[in-house]
Amino acid sequence: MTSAPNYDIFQAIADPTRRKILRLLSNHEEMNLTRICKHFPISRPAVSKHLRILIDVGLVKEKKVGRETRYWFEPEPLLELKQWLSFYEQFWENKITMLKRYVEDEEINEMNISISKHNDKDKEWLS
Amino acid sequence: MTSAPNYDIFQAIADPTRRKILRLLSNHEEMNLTRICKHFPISRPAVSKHLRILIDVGLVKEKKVGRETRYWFEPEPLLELKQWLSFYEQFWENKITMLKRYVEDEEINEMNISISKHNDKDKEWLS
DNA sequence: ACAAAGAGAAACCTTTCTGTTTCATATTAA
DNA sequence: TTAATATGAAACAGAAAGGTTTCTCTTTGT
Repeated sequence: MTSAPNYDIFQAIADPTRRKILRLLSNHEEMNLTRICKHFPISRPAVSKHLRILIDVGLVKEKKVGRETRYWFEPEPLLELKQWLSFYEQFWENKITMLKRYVEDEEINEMNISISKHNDKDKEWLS
Repeated sequence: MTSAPNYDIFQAIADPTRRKILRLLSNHEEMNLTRICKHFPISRPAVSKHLRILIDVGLVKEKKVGRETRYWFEPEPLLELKQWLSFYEQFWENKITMLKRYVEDEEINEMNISISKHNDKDKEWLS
């Protein structure tokens, strides 16, 4: 229900503790806070906050069951990461493609130089 | 030459500016700082620091050419990310597998409970 | 009815990020 | 040799991250 922070997937998986939580949850249908905490040397509220962030980006879902809260892993948001990564697959998969880009770049470089003199606002920003 | 910080891939790509730099470099054989800066609304030293972090994790390489420094993209470290992601592919690729894990989890849960009573130190920590 | 268990919220503290401005240094063009 | 260009380094500042302790609230077991 807290909405302010607004993390993204990249930030969410940047922390090793959160990655560990994901791995843990992905191997257990669902777990409550106390059980998750058994796997970490940090305090319960600390783990709770990490979970909150993971929930924020949709990687974890929660539901109340009596006095406890059950958490489970939701893989779907990782597709965004996969998609981001897929762009770079061309670079390992075939060096030919990479080489091709490099050759084309010669022309692109020239274009940028001439364009930027008159239009220095190709500062797309973001992504 | 600065070695202290020691970032990892996950942190390196967590920042949107750094992701943008990667995209930029991957489309240009090599670029110097000034040219890279044209694409961002932040100061040169700020961009320089981002580059330093990317270099730290091996995603960017640099070389001095006269008075300027040329930077280029190095895709190899992204394989670690790909590998990390590959673990989770089972969850989207076939829901049957996911369902299978969930069913097996019933037993796993029981095991954990009985084991944790006597051996509460399955706190692997990390990864 | 009450103590114990399971969690979330709040307040607070440190360290790390991200960015800035200013200064210094090495090349290069006139 | 001098001014301009390209960058790195240092010192600083504000905000965000990650953690802690304490308090409160709800649910459950006796």
